[in-house]
Amino acid sequence: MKSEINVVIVDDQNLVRQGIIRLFEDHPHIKVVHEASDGVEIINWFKETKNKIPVDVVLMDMQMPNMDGWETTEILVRKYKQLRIIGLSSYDNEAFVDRFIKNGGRGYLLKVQEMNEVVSAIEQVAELGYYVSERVPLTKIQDFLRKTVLLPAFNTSVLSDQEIKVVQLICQEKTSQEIADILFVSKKTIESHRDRILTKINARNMVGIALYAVKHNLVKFS
Amino acid sequence: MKSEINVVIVDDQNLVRQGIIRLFEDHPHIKVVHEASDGVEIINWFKETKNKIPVDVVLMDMQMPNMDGWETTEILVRKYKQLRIIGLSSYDNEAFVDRFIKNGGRGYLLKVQEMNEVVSAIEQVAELGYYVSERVPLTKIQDFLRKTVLLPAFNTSVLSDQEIKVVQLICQEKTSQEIADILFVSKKTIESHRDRILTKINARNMVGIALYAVKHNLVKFS
DNA sequence: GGTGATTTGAGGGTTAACCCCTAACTAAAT
DNA sequence: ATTTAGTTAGGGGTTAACCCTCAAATCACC
Repeated sequence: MKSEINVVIVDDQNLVRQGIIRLFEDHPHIKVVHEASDGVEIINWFKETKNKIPVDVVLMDMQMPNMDGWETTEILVRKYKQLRIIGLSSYDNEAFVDRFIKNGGRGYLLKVQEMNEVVSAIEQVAELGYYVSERVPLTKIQDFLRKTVLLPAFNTSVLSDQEIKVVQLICQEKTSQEIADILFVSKKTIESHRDRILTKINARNMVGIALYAVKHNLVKFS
Repeated sequence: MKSEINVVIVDDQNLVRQGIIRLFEDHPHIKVVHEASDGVEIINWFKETKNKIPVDVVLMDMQMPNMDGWETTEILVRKYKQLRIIGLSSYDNEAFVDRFIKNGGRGYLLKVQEMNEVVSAIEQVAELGYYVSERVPLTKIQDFLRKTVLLPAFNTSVLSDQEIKVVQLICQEKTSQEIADILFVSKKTIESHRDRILTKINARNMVGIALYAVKHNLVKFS
């Protein structure tokens, strides 16, 4: 007989959240102890309950308003290091998975997957501490899990931190001069960065950079 | 007592689809007669069954691989004019709603909504033929429903057709000269269009145009 | 039939983007 | 210990983007 697992679900979409909770009825050893509809809500709930209610696994949607799944995971894991969070998303974008694992996530599920896969993931994360889906680019994640155990910092994007900053400012329709002023460096430095970014992502101009930023979730959308 | 409504659900995300089906158990007058995971699948199902199975309402996800909800709706409505399709999406983007209604959709629901709202929508669409959610920009849709009955064609975006073409080519990292060559007009014309677009959408440069295009679904993503 | 939006196109100007090059310093990887 | 990647920065050049004005033809709307 399987031991009981206490699960918290975070998803802003009521339909999806309620549906998943209902589907858990077929798996009585998984107990949904709490549900929340965004990052801020779940962080506050953890603060309030302070380990009064045991939580084994958090099932967290990535795309949420106010505070998204990545940010929320980062904050929760920093505060509750033992917490095991499984990411849930519509997209199997590599950059999404990478960033989530980097932020402390233990597994990544897609909404196209079947309920029994979700249950396996939860069981595996509760038992072993991590879960790797077969639907998600494998080698990358396993590399990640290995390296995140061994190494503290690790770069996920082909772009460096500084380059990402430049990309984000470009997406705010800033000129090179303005970006230079914001980052306290020379305009020539920003131009170097821009040229380097264009080469790296194989783009022709700022439009290519902007669309790359969207594709790789480097900019937020309303 | 409520009369029975036959519903088909189209959503590529198994978790979401199964969850919603389960939630319908609380509403026994709604009978899920079929489920499909993408546009091609549901179109084939309709071809095969050819009115053998009665369908009152289709609940269709917008974001799907292979063939998305918009395209699928357009094709189904053209073939089965009496078909009442409710759109289901994560996004309350005006352009999304507009395009869906324009393609023949009868109502638009968000995944953040509660199950009882979904049920009301289905009931209303089955009875009256359309449903307008209070969570969705109202006036626009009602305008639309009114005008799509009266008028054949209708412009949805603030941008004109030609301007949208220019935007899409800009998003392919084309220069004004290249766009001019593609559209067989003068470079000066494209510059006029570009300047006009910048003013209309209140952007500073091409990056603003690119991000506007993404936000308003004028460009497709992998 | 006039009004407004669209499409087309031109003249002429400024500047930022784009495209080369080099180069020094740093930090991390092998 | 040497290579590789990143950050910094400059020199110098070309061109596309950006910004202004003007204007004619077309089209839909009232």
